[in-house]
Amino acid sequence: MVRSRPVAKRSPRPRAERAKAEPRVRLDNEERRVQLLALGLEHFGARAYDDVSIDAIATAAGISKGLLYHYFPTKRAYYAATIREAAALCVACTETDEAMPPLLRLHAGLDGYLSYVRDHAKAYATLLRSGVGVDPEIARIVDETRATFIARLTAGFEPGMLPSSPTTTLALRGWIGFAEAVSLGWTEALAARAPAPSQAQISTLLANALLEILRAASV
Amino acid sequence: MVRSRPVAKRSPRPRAERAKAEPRVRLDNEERRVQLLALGLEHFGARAYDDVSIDAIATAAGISKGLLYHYFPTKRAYYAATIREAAALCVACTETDEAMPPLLRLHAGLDGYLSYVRDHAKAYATLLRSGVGVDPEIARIVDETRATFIARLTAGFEPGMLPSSPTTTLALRGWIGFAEAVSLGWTEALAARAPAPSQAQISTLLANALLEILRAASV
DNA sequence: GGACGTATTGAACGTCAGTCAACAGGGCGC
DNA sequence: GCGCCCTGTTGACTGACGTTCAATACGTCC
Repeated sequence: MVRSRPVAKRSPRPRAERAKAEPRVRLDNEERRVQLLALGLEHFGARAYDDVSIDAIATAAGISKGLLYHYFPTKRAYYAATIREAAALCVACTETDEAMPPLLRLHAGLDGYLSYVRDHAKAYATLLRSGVGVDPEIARIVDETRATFIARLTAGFEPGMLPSSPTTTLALRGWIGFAEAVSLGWTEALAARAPAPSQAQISTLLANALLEILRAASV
Repeated sequence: MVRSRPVAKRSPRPRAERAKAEPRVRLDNEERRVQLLALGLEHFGARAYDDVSIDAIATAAGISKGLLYHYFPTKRAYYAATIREAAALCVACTETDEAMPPLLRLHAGLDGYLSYVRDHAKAYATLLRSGVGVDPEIARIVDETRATFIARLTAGFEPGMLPSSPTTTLALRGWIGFAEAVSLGWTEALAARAPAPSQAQISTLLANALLEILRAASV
């Protein structure tokens, strides 16, 4: 949202005395950015968007509010950047060798995915649950991430093996939703120390479901 | 978020002249509530949560901001109420006769669901995309709605037919995600006038996928 | 060691969610 | 018809928060 655009002219004013101030820490541009993104993931994962104040982030980072705005133009952009970070890591974790045979590649990708989900459960939940709805930009990031996965899936199949009908497209999209819901439920079960299937079982379930869903979509 | 709790003591001040004011419209409590919920669904569906101001809602409703706070304690509660409204309608649309045989009942429920999705595409998208993450309360509403659907599904099966293992639980949850993703994609395709399967095709796809997924989860 | 570039600051500002005491219309008793 | 109460309704006020920008200080190169 474009909120205010105050054009007030401020007259220069004398600096306040920097009495018992802590030494100003000067970080490299990239270091600071990485620090802020990590902090963002932590905070936005724990609380809702509105409950995270820029002041809180700045205080946690040991910097002033103004500096945060030097790195990110708005709070939303900052939020979007943290989500983009989590999504990029997720995509990177599931990268597989293009030369592998399709089915092996699928299993390898799923294993990478589940490992990411297991090791970054908080970030994953944030990515899926806390993002969308705050901003169309966020929805776009999530959608693009899903599209990346779909593109990888379809790339693995030979032309002709996978009829590209509207139903198949929807079925693929649905399977992404299936995988996300299962993964989210899995991490929740793990976190709650409830009885949960092993990673290999989940991986098999997802792979089998994909094949069955595509078969169901073809008839 | 509990924000401010100002306890400022205000001295009574004279009322401003009510000059060219429009006649004050006095509505019944329930009427007003219904009006506000409908307005909320409309606004929150079109813009992000933060982009919808209480002032805008009040103006659209032709009332003062204060009155809105007479009906809903906070903006979030108001938002939650609109989401709850959409979810309740969705649950009601998919109600089926408990006496029907399971498979028929599944198809009837799916048809009701898809009809709801088709006729309330905007509200449905809002329910799924725009809600979660703003508040844990919202996430709870969505989760409870999903739990309701799962309970209905499992109620249809005879004991023994459906092994209640952790894997099966996850698979059911996954299928809900599958159905939501497919439905969302379907409405988007319809809205874009892109080639989209018929409602019957989607219904069949969802039903077949459920059976296959449960089979995949049992092995 | 001085000049310069850039990371950093903090006070001011506008907007908005939320509060509260006063107000008004209608129904009821008399 | 008159006053009284109940309840829907108002709008000015407040603190908090996102955002801006001129000023400032740290590090580095000559």
